[in-house]
Amino acid sequence: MDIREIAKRARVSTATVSRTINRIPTVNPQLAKRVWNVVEELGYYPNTQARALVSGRSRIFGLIISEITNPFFPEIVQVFERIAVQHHYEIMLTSTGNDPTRMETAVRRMIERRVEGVAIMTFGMEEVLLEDLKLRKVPMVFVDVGPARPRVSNIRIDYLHGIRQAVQHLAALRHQRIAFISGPLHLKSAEARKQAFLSSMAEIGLEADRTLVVEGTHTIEGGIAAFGKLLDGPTRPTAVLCSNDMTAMGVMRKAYEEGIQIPADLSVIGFDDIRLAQFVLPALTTVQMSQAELARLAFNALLTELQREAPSPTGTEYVLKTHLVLRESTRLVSGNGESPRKN
Amino acid sequence: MDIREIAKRARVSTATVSRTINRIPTVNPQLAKRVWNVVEELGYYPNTQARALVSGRSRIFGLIISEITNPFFPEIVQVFERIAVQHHYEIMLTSTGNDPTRMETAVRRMIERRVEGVAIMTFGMEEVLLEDLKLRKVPMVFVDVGPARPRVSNIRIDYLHGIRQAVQHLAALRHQRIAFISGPLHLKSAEARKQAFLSSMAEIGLEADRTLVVEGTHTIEGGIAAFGKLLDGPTRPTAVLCSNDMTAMGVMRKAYEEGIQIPADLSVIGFDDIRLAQFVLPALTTVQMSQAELARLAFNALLTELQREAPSPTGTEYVLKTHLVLRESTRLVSGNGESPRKN
DNA sequence: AAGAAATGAGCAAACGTTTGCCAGCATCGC
DNA sequence: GCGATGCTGGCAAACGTTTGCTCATTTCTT
Repeated sequence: MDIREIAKRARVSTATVSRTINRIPTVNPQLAKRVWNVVEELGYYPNTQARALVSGRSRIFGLIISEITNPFFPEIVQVFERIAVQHHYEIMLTSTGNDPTRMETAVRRMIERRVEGVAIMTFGMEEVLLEDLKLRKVPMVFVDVGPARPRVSNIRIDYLHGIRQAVQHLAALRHQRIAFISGPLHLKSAEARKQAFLSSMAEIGLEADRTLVVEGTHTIEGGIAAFGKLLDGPTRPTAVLCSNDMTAMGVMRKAYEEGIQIPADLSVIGFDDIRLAQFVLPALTTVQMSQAELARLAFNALLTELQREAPSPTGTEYVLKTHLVLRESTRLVSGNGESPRKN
Repeated sequence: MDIREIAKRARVSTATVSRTINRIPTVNPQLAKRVWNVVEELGYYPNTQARALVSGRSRIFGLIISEITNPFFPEIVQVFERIAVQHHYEIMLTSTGNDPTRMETAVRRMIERRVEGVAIMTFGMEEVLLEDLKLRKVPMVFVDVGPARPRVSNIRIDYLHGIRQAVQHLAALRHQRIAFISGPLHLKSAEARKQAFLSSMAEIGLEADRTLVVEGTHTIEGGIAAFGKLLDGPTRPTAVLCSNDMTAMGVMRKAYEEGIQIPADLSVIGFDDIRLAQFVLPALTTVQMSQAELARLAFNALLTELQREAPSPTGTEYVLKTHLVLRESTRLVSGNGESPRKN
C-alpha cells in the first residue's frame, strides 16, 4: 500500500498526495480532504526509507554513550530521545563500553544509516575513530574535548564551580584531611575533575595530601577498591570527594563493611547527582551535573549546526554549570579532627 | 560516492559491485579484489536506506520498554542491542512511560521505519495500541500476555518458582507476618506476582493477612509509601516481600528513616535482581529474573518468527524461570515473633 | 569434436518517495 | 475582450541499491 494506491483512489497524482501529506499549503483543501480520507481509510503510513533516500535526510541522530547500565546515562538517553521525537528525529543509540572496536563499528553503522549528526557523550573518547564522520561532514557534539572545530561543537563542563563548592562545604564542616577518588585518568573529564579538586583545595590553603588522591574507575567496584586503598594508607581521611556517584556508592559500601558510619565517622560527596543519589542510605550529598540539561544542549547543538548554512569556522562551545546539592552524607568532622590511628 | 562510482572505477557493473559487497560467492575473486580495493580506497559505505527500500528489509527491530531510567531496563537494552548488532540489526528504542499516547506514536514511528519485528518488554500494555502492527503482520514478542497468537510470541515468566522459594526462605527464618507489596495491579505481571505470593503462602499453611498486602508502583517512592501504610496498619510485618527491587529500596529507605534496622528488625526481599541490588546496604536478597536471558529470549523469538516461512498458527511460548538469591537483607525473626505494638 | 550444461557478469527494472518543471486554467489589468 | 500573470496540479526524473533475466563464455558429456 503505497502512495500510488492512495493517489489512484483519491483520483489525484502521487505528487499531490506527497504534498498533502507533507502539508504543503499549495494544495487545494478539497483535494487534501479527499487524500486524507483515503489515507485514513487505508491506514497508510509513509515509508521513511524511501523518503530518506530521495530527500537525502535520514532524520536520525546518533547517540554514543559509554554504558547504558551506568545509571548516569539513561536519563540522558531519555531526554535526548524525547526531544528528538518532538523534532521528528529518530535516535540510533550505542553504548561502546569505551571499547574502540565497538566504537568503530558503531560509527560505521551510523554512517551506513546516514545519520545527520552524532552526539558523543562518552567523556573523552579517542577522536581518531571519528575520522570517517568528519570526512563526511557530519555534525558532532562532544563533551569535554578541546576547542570546538568546524561542524563539531563542544560542551564544556564547568567542573570547578561545583567542586569548589563541595570542597568549601567540607572545609566549613572543619574537614582537613579530604581525600579525592578520581575517575580513570586517561579520560579528559576525569583529569579535569581532579584538577578542579586540587585547585579548590589550594585556593583555601589546604594542601592536598598526595596519598589521599587515588584513582578509581567510575564504578562501584572501583570505589570499593579505592577506598580500601585509602584505608590502608598512612593517613585516614575524614571526608572523601568522589569523581562520580557510583564511586561514592562504592565508598559507602566499603565503609559499611568496615563498620565506618556515614556521616558520623566519614563524610562523603559524590558527583553527577544521578537520581539514585537521593535514595541511597544516607542520601548522598553530591555535585549536580544535570543530565537533562546536557542532553538538551547536545541535541540543540546538533540541530543548530544542521540548519546553519555555512559551518562556523570555529564551531560552537556550550557550557554546563555544576553545583553542590546538600543531603545527608556530610557532617561536621567528629572528634578533634586528629588522625585516628589505624588498628 | 555511490555504487556506480565504485563500478566505474573497478571497471565492472554495479551488479557486480553489489554482489561483491554482499559476498555472493559467484563473483570472480579477481574482480572482487578489484572492487574491494576501490571500496577501500574511497571509503565507501553502502546506503542502508536504499538497500532497505529495494530489498524490503529494514534490518531494524523495535524495542519498547516502559522507562529507561528504571534500572531494570538498561540491562535488557544492552543485551538486546548487542545481539542485534551481531545479527546486523539496528534497534529502535522507545520508552513509553506506560503512556498510551507515547505508545501510539512509538508504534507509528516504527511502522514508518518498517521494523521487521518488535519486542514489547513493558509487562502488560494495552494491546489495542498494537493493532496496526498486527495488521501489517509484524512479528512481536510480549512478556506475560495471554497465549501466543500467530506471529506473536509470548515469554511467560515463571514467577511461582522464585516467589515460592522466597516465601519458604522467610518461613524457614520463622517469619509469620509476611507482607507483600505488589506492583500496580492493572499490570498483568503485577497481578501474577501477587497470586504467586498468595498461593505460596497458602501452600505452607500461612494465611496472608489482608492488611499485609498492599499495592505499590514499582518505584522507590511507591515502596516508601507502601511501607508507610504497612507501618500504620494494625499488624506489623516482620518481613516484607516486594514486587520489584525498586520497591524494596523504598522500603529500606523508609525503614532507615524510621530507625528500623534491616535485617535485624525487618527482613526484606526484592524481585528482579537488578545489578544495584548487590550494592545496596545491606545487599538485597531478591528473586532473580535474568534481564539478559529475557533479552535473549525476546530477540530469538523475533528472529525465529522471521525466518519461519509459514507463521505457526499458534505462536510460540517461551518460559523464563525465576529463583531466589540470598544476600544480606533477611535474617531469623527477632524476639519471639510476637507482634511488636506500634508506639 | 560438437552439442549441452554450467558458470559468471551485465542490463535494466524495480523499491516508494520527493520535487523541478511545465501546462492548464482562472484572474487581472487595461 | 485580450494578453499577461498567478495558482495548482501532474509528469517524470531522480535517490542508491538489489536481483531476475539474458547472454557470452567455459567446461563437461558422449
